[in-house]
Amino acid sequence: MPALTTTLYNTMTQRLEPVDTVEEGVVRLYVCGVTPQDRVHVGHARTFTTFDVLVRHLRASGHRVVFVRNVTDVDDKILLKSKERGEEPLAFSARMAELAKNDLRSCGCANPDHEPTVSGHIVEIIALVETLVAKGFAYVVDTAVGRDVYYDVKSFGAYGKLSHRKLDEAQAGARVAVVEQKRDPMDFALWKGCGESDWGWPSSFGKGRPGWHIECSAMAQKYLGNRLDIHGGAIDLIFPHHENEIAQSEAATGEPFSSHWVHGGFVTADQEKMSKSLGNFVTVEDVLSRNDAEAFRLFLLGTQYRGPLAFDVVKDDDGRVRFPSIDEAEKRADYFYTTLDLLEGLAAKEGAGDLPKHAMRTLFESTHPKVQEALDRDLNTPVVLALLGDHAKAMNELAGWLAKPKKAPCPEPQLLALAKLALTEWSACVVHVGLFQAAFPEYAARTRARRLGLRGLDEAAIEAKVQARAAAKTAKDFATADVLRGELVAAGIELTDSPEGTRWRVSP
RNA sequence: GGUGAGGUAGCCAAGUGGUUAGGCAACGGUUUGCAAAACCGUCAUACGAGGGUUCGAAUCCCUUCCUCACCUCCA
Repeated sequence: MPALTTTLYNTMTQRLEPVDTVEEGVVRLYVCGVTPQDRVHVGHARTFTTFDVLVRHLRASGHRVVFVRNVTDVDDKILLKSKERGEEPLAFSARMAELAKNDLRSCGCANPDHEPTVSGHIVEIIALVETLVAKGFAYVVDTAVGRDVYYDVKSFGAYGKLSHRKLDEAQAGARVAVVEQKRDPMDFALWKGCGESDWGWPSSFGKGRPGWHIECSAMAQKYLGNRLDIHGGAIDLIFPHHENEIAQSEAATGEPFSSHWVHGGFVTADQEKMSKSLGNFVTVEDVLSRNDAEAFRLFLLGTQYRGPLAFDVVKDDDGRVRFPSIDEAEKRADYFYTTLDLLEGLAAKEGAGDLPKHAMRTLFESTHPKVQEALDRDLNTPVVLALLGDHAKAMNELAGWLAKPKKAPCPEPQLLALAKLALTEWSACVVHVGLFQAAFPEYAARTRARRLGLRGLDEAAIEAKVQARAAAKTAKDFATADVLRGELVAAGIELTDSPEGTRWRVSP
């Protein structure tokens, strides 16, 4: 088992700290997942992609990771929305959860090891609430419809340690819902009683539903034990959600809940946080209808996970929506894929020799350690992209040498050895970040189809025009060839002539 | 009011006190029938402002201006 060298910013201590594990050789990670009430948006995608990179990086570095990402399928908003649609709440949330899973998979995020739901863990939740009441950290309150259980924040001395706020200060400007029977305005519901005909589950407190927060404490404990190594989510969860989880879990077990707290920054649109409540969100479905998943991931990883990420939306004159920054990333994805395809084709040739002593070899050999180092330093993905860029640049130079061996600094067998090295090292790097999961032919086919569709172009018609231009070119009728090329370029088709013939692709 | 995160060249974005981050755009060059792609170069002695510490500060300290977020549901 290799040494764990990853450091991450810890919200609790407000410092960069090495990841440490309770049990040698296993990283236990819990990430707060979605409340399936609507489609997954770019903000969600960013957060879950961040943790997907963390998991992939740890695993690629030789560590075992147990990754839990929950689904909060019991929630007041779900009840409300399902009512509007005349659907059973759990049927509605199950349907939305399935869409969310698919959206995240489409973003290249690997499935977690466990994806527990609230509805599947009511028993554990009730038991935890009962423990908290028994230990004196929670109290029961009678209401008009049933019995609520509240967490008594004053009973937990460390309350506020994650968000670094003191109870009295937080209260000063707080806009918390006033419930008469609460002992403290900051007390929060563990269990919310409901009427017999309402959506809920029986418990020793009567029929009701779990409050927000308690489900994560219960499910984390069930799948990962009392002590987690890393708990993650976006920064808006620091307070109250994660603060409350700590209060519940630590009060119940008497053990520290999680060693590391990792929080991702927001995606903003027009300088504002993208969120459901503001209604300024763009769904993953929207993004992937316009751009490729690889481009989207490249865009997301272009900024370190803790900083804000601006998401631009532009409306063309014809009313078509575009995402300029993702279009830019898609051009970059094209570059990487084209480079890889080119070198793979050239490297397939037999006759590789020994590796030469050349600066390019040093570069190819240094990329992977540097990628490892960059990710170890708080998941510095922008640096990883820069490293991949340097690697790709060298691959292109090498491809040039293979195409014209006379201009190369070393003989062909050595060039072939370099090419194989470059490709092996590349593969070793990209598994850390989950980029370029699709093979080139798949990427090329799906981006071509999508771009043709978006531009309203017909593939056969373009192919015919490309052939017509090639024929004119062969006949040295460059005037005709250039007119045809002009028309194609105007339509968004890029042509690449080579000794092997002409290739074309649609611009992103 | 309390608590955080930021302000880096036209735009995006790294930066671990001390030799080039990187990308996009633009403009040159190599290459090409001409292009495109690719590669090389220029833009780039940039770090919100003002002080201070230091041989040396984007980085550490102080003051100040601006932006965003959390303190209500949020990834």
